Amino acid sequence: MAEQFDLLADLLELDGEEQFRVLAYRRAADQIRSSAGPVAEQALAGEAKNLPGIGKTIESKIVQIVESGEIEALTKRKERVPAGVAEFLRLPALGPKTARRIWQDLGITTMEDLRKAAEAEQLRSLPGLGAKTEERILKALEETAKPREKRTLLAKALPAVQAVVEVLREHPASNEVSEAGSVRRRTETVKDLDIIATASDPAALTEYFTKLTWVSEIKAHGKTKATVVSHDGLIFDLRVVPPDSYGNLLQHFTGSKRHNVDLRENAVKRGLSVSEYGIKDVETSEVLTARTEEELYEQLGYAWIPPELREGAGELAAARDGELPELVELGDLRGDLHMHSTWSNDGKNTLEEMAEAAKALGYAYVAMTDHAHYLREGRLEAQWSEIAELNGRLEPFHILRGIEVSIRADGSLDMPDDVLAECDWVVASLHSAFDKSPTERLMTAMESPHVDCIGHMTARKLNRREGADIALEKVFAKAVETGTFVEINSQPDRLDLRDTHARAAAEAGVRLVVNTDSHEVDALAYAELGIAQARRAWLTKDQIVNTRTWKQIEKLKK
DNA sequence: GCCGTTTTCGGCCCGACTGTTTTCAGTCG
Repeated sequence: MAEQFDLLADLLELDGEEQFRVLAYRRAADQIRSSAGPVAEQALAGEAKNLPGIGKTIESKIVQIVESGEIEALTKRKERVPAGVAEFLRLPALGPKTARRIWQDLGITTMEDLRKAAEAEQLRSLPGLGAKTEERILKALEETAKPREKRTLLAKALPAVQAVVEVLREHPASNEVSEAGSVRRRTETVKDLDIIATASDPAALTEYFTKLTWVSEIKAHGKTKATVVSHDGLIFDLRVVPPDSYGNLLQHFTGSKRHNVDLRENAVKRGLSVSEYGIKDVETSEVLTARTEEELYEQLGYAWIPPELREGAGELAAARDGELPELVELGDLRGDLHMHSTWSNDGKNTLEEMAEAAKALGYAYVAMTDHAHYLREGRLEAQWSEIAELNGRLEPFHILRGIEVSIRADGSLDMPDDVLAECDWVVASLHSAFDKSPTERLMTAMESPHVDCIGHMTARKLNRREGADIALEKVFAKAVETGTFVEINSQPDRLDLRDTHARAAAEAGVRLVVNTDSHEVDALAYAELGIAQARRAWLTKDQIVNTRTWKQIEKLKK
């Protein structure tokens, strides 16, 4: 559905339609993409128009998709605008206005003809286009021919940014240095890595940044701004700013775009113009700057908003009304309820090593949840003896007798009930046949009195595979009905449930668990990512099960 | 096409950069 609305927006734009209609369709596409709810069903029930950015017209177009497969206006518009022209928009630096003229004035409708025209220097016959534009288009065509670059996982980006921030802080010319952008908002993947700073000598700091040993390419280098690429392909942006408006700039460069647009639209209604330099009173032209973000938000009548919430999903209204949630923090976790040891073939550290590491992190308990299929023929009992022995030694730290069972294609679990009944903690997960009625299988698993928690629900792998097609609202309702917990899996390429899904789960009344699913000691630190995901889902300490003592959890279990 | 602490009509974020324009449009973030 989102793709249809995006395509419709592209075609309308190329056809010269009014830009705000185009924008409205793009906004609807974003809304549909990030929605955790069954948008099609909501549209059929006349309820989709309650979603922000979706009104009567777009709702009826969603119904058209459900009933006939395609938006009628899209079918019609495709007859007017050649498909190839819409592809032009994917080329960087080639926007709708230029693409339209290339199509209408030169009759070019395919990428191949575009390349030929650029090579034959025909594009410069259009007013406003010159040699540089042709050159740029040829370069863009080459770039798009290459395989699509993948987005960088937060787990890779976050330590990289933090390391650079540290290095810049140590430079004598720098004052304040901060991560910004999507990394600061802790989005699951990022495109580039943003850093902002104040400095006594901006040019010196920028220069230093471009000369760091790991820099393999300098993409841009000015007095206050530079973009470099690291040896491992990460793109870093540094922006050096005056200290008086540090708060304005940090806020601006943290984004998200949606958050900033919403913030500024609301300000405009009150006669204020917000930019990265300050808040300008439109009538008096007075400019108010802010040294901190707290000041800035206060000047606009909001409580400070944690970066993880800045996605234009209701945070401004909540901040205005004093209703922001008190977000869960890493330090709130008392234990980790999903991890593996060498008892699983894919585990890299022994049970003892995992337990010691978790204890060193300050946890009071862990559930050792090795895969059921490695624990047959007496191996589970053998593991339990080892756990008992370790528990005697590590007291008061406690290792729980856990297990991770797979939900088979028929919904059954790969360990008999009488064994599961002996476990302290059972995680049930989809590991295969993701396209075989995943919704029903999850719901069947939840019906089991022994299943405490569903692991990595959609089984997605970032940059590798989409999650299973699951009717989340049904599964969440079943989780509430049966008292089954649902995991936020902290593995860098899982982060499953994702932010919007976790938020919907909590709103439905589901209790969530933040687990690492560690297969080695170092992976226990991924809890930071899971907590970030939980924060992006607006979750409080109370909504996360493993912020409690094990004794309290035992009372909460089904 | 959406939406409402001025509004059911008339607005819709803001600035930097680039190339081509002799004063600004297009694109991007």
